[in-house]
Parts: sequence; C-alpha cells; structure tokens
Amino acid sequence: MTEIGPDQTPPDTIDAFFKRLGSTADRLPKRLKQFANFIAANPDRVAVSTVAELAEGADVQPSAVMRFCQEMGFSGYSQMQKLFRSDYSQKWPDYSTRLAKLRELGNESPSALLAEFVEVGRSSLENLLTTVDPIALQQAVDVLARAETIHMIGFRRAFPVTSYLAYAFEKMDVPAVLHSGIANINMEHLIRPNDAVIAVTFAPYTEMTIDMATKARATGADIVAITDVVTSPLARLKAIQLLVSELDVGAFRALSASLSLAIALAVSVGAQRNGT
Amino acid sequence: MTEIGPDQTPPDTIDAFFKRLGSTADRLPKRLKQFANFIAANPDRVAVSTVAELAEGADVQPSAVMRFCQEMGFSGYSQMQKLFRSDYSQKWPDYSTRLAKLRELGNESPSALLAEFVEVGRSSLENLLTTVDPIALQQAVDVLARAETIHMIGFRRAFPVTSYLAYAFEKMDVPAVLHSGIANINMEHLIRPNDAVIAVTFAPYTEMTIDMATKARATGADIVAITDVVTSPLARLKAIQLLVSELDVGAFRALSASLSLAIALAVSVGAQRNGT
DNA sequence: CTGCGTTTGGAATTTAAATTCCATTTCTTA
DNA sequence: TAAGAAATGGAATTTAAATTCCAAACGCAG
Repeated sequence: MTEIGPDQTPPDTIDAFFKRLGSTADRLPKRLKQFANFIAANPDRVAVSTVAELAEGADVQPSAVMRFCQEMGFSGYSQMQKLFRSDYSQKWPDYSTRLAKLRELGNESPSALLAEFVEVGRSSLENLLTTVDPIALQQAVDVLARAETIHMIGFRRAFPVTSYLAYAFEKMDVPAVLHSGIANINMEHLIRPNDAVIAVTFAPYTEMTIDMATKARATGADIVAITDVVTSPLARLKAIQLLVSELDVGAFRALSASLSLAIALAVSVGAQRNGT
Repeated sequence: MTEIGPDQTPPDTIDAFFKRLGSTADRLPKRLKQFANFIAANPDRVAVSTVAELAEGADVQPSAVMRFCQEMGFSGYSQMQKLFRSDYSQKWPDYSTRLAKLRELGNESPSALLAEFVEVGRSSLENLLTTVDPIALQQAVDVLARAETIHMIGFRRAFPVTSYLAYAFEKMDVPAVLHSGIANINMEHLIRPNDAVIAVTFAPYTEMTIDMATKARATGADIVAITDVVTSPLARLKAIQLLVSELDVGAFRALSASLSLAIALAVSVGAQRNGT
C-alpha cells in the first residue's frame, strides 16, 4: 500500500522543485494550491523572506506554508529556503555581467539574441520617457476620453499594438473598434465626426494606415498618432503625435516601447472615462 | 566635542552603505576591517546569510560582525540585512503597493503611468534573462526549425504576441499559421504530426488555448509554451516551456518581456531554417 | 442530516539565530 | 616596560523565527 503523503526525497534543484510543483499542484487542497501559485509567481522572494512574510503575501496561515513545504518533500521551510538561497547565489552574477557573458560566448545562440533584444528593449523604454511629450500625451488622453468611439488602425508590425489596445479597451468597457482589415472589408464608414482614431505606423509606413487616417480626418475625427519620427506622413493630419524611437536588432524590433506607450495610454483613457 | 563612535543614522541605500564603508574602513580595527573587505567582495551574500555564516566566511567571530554593523550605523545585523534584502527585492518590486502609493500621492497623470509601465517593463526584461532557460530556448528553436508548419495559438492578452510572431515568420518566409479564432472557424485539423505549435497564455489561462494545444499534442505535434508559471496548464502537455514573469501595473502588463522573447525566438528559428 | 476523514487557523512549543556581556589579549604611549 | 585603553573571542542571554499541535470548520459518503 502506497503512502500518499509527502514525498520522501526533497528536490535538489530549483528546476526539480518546479517540476514537482507542476505535477503536484493539482491535487493540493485549496490553501496549499493558493500558496503554490504564490510561490510560482514570486519564486524570488523565498530566499529572503520568513515564513510569516510569505504567508502574509499569499494570504495564508504560516502553518499552511509549513504543510506546503512538507508536501513538496522538504522537512520544513528552512530546508526549502536553503535550496532557494543556494540558487540565488548562483544567479547573482547580475544583469550586466550576465548580459556581457551571453554576448561573449557563441553570438549565434538564441540566448544571445534574446539578450540583444532585452538590451535594446531596455534602452528603447528609457528613451520613451524623453521622446513622448507629456503634454501631447495628456492631450491624447483627453481627446480619446471624450470620443464616442475609438478606432484603432495599424497593420503588420503595428498590429500587435492595436490588438493590445483593443484588448485593453474591451476589458475597461470603452467602446473601441479594431480595424483589422479582415476580408478586405473597409470599415472606414464607421468613423463618425465625434470619434477618435489611434493610428499606429512605423517606417516604412503602411499605405492603408495613412489612407484610412486621412479619410477619418476628413470626416472630422481626431487623430492620435503613435509613430516613430515627426516627419511621418501622419504629421500632416494635425494629429496629436506620440513619438517612439524603437531600436532595431537586425530587421526586427522588440516593440517594448510602443506596447508600453499604448497600454499606458489605454489605461489612462479608461480611468478618465470611468471617472476615476 | 565629536563622538567618534557608531554613526547615528543608518545608511538607507546600498550606495550610501558602500560610500560610508569606503570612508570608514581605514579607521576600523583589524578584525572589523577584515570583515569590511569580505563584505565589499561579497555584498550579495548578506541578504541570504546568517551572522554565523558570514563570520565563518570572513574568518571572524560573530561578535565582530555585530560590532561592524553597529560601527556602520545600524542597530545590529538584522537591520543591516534588511537593507540588503530590500535592495535585492527592488529587482522584483511589489508593484501593487508601489502603484497604490503612486495613486495616493495624487500623481495620476498619464506620464506617471507611462513611467510606471516603463519601469516595470525594464525589470521584466531583466528578469527574462533569468526565467528563460537557455537550454529550453535552444530546444524550442530546434523543434520549430524542424517543423513543417508552425502554428501560433494565443488569444486576448496573448494575441499581440502571436500576431507579432505571425508577422515575423511571414517576413522570413517561414510557413506559419496564426490561429486567430476569426469567425469561430476551428482550424485545429490543420495541425499535422510533423508540425509544431507555439502556445501563448498567461493566468488566468484562456480555455481555448489549452484545448487547442491539448488536441495538437494528441495528434503528435510538438508544443512550445510561452507562459508565466510552471503550474500553467500547458505544463501537462510535455511542452517545452519558456517562462516569462511579466509584472503587472494594476490589471495590465506591458508585454515587453513576452514580445521580446517571441521575436528572439522567431528570428532564431528563421535563421536556423534558412541555414544561416 | 449525521458521522468521519480532511483541511484549516491559530496558539503553544521548540529551535536557531541575533545580540550582549565580560574576561582575556593586544596594542599604545609615556 | 608598565598602565591604560582598545579590541577580541567566546560563552550567556535575549529575541525572533520555525515548527508542532490541537480544536474547530469544512466537505463528503452513506
């Protein structure tokens, strides 16, 4: 007869720990699963926290933490923490040195490429705070908050940005239309004078985006442009311009800055519309 | 008359700590200087070690460690350790409380929110290098490069990621299908045994993504999962897991890390397929 | 709805770590 | 080199954290 209780051998690496967690989490009772999720989401905290702190963070009793540790095969929290602490010191060669190391060895590896994108993303984000004019941003929020319906236009490379905007607006109950170009059905006629348009495009600019924005402008709708340089074709439309200078790695860019700008814009608009 | 003894105010940042250490180290007695050097060489250990462990590491008595802490202006070791631990967790900040604080200060301007997203994005990117296992990443690239057709599955919040993958693959002439769920047409039957699937989902997991991935797995296709924690339902599918811990600002996240991972993955796959 | 096994919260206990204290040693300087 | 001051090592004490225990709450099968 097999004992169902705690596993006898404690995991001896973080990997093993999470593997076991993945296969055990399902059959754990409510509170333990709750804590399991907390750990999965904040593995970093274990090394530097007490039982009480983690318990509070996960909104669970300290004793539940102990039971969890035992369920995972440890004698108690201390033993589990020891594992996390030893892992911690391994990954401490911190971000900059790790990055350097990644670049140094095999420049061809996917990890090296990932490191490139991470680094480029980080500087793009940094730049973002200087390229986006706070006043223009506030204006954009005002205009979008006032609009009856918000239209998002952006294709190809810009589509992740507009689709994320669509998701965010939907979640906040803001009336918004994503012009996806599906089936080549043109939805331009949906754009009314009291609406506003968020047009997203980067060099080389997608024709269709410019066209649609131009027509929307003609009907009297306001335009908010997320683009890369002031000379962008959208400038001619008296659009409120939000500039993002996203750096490339090879032929691609990470879009981190554009996405961050978009989500900040969306959340601000949502907050303002819902009268927060 | 100036009291030479322990400083009254403890340093409140790591920087301040080391600055003070630099200016004090000279006039410290032998054992304390010895310990000071040890700390300077291993600042990382403080967050996760006991007095006894550090004392042993520096070949010094525990009481010397205490005297050192007091000499530096702390009430004792615990207080000093608190500083080092909080510094560590700055990399993994508790953004919900910070955001609450930000709101409390009445600084709810769009720019402040943007700054939040930028900061969160930057740490998420940093984390990315530690949460993504280079070996798993390489495996994922191999599997995808070998696949006849690549299928991308991901909805709602994950859709920007999959749509960007679709754009990148298209640009590199890699046969790839974006399962967009348009018109509720189910394209699962397109997935063949020699294909591979990239499934993207974050808690709370979208049912459809899990379902489709499960069915794909049943037909024999390989699964690469971009997800947030190992307890994700995708774990059960023997998927190659690429973990992203994206930090939230309120109910939203910037997606910077997820997008960066995706594009790095796509470019690596493209390069490998086109025999670079 | 009743009894039994499981899970939970919280208090009680144990264990381990931090901190203090003091006798001894080591420097300083007259 | 002797006296005083500072520094040191290690044991004693205090404090805080980990761990256990048990009564109450919960869920489930009969």
